[in-house]
Amino acid sequence: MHNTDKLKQILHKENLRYTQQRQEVWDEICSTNEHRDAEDIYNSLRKRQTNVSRATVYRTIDVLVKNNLVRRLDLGDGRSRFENKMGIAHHDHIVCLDCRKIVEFMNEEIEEMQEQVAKEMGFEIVRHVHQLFGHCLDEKCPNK
Amino acid sequence: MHNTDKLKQILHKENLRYTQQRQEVWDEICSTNEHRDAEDIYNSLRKRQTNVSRATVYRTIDVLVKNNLVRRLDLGDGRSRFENKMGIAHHDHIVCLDCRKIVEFMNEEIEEMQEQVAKEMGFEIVRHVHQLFGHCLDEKCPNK
DNA sequence: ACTTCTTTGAGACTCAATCTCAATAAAGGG
DNA sequence: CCCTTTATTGAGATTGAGTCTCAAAGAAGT
Repeated sequence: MHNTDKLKQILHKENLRYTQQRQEVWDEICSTNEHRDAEDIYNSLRKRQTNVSRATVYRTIDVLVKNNLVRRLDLGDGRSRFENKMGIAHHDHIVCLDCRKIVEFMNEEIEEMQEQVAKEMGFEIVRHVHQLFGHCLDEKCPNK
Repeated sequence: MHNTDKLKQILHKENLRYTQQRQEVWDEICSTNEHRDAEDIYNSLRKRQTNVSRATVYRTIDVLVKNNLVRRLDLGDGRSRFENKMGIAHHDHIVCLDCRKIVEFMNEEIEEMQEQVAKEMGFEIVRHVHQLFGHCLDEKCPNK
């Protein structure tokens, strides 16, 4: 499904109106696979002469997150990062403490163990956060 | 090692002075195994006539966290929680989205898989965050 | 085109956490 | 014990991400 159609679909479902600003925010988020915060997205929009207010950027992201088009990432530094989630397989993240590089990983066994643990503890998991923080062994990374 | 001695030890190591306020904050954190935020700790101190300022509570917690006496927990709701870590084995957390109950878990296999994943991706892990969010099956919990 | 109801933008506001700086208190020496 | 040096404390100001307000603008149906 095309980006625009998907957006229209969820806005309709939520009884919200299709607007130019919402489309712009969604386009901007779809334009890369980086993990950007709201301010980054706001600035990228301004840079290409597309003036959408900060408030609208935040409000639109909330709708997109709620409807699973976008994933909110909390790396513990006080700002939420966002990534396009359309057609993207589930994954978790490893973050380099030196160069702030973010790498994605996915391990089926861990996912299963996790379910197993929850079951043992009497929980039904809705979502999880699994992040590894450390030092990457990349040559170009500082502290090498 | 007694709480007071341990505190004196790390303060000495960090070239910081041993003060009544720092002792009070550390005592307060040691007094329960709950997962409290800075404001809770501040209020508990006031309730027992121990006036330590908010700034000092935050500053002291930072020292304790840095020296592994206390663990900072970020559950994604904008406030850090803290738990006494002295002599406490490593564990991660499951949070009930209904009653906000926090339960601890530890699974050696997941810990190992995690290391394995990091190795494959070319990282040396320093720390990790692993949190499960869902619904507990407790009778007393709302939404049952 | 008209009406209704939602959305937008600018800036005020919130809230956890940090910073500022004058007053206070450790720690070590004499 | 007092003195000096240097760190710490507290009150309140500040920061910064995110949310809220409300008048003006815009979508969608008729």
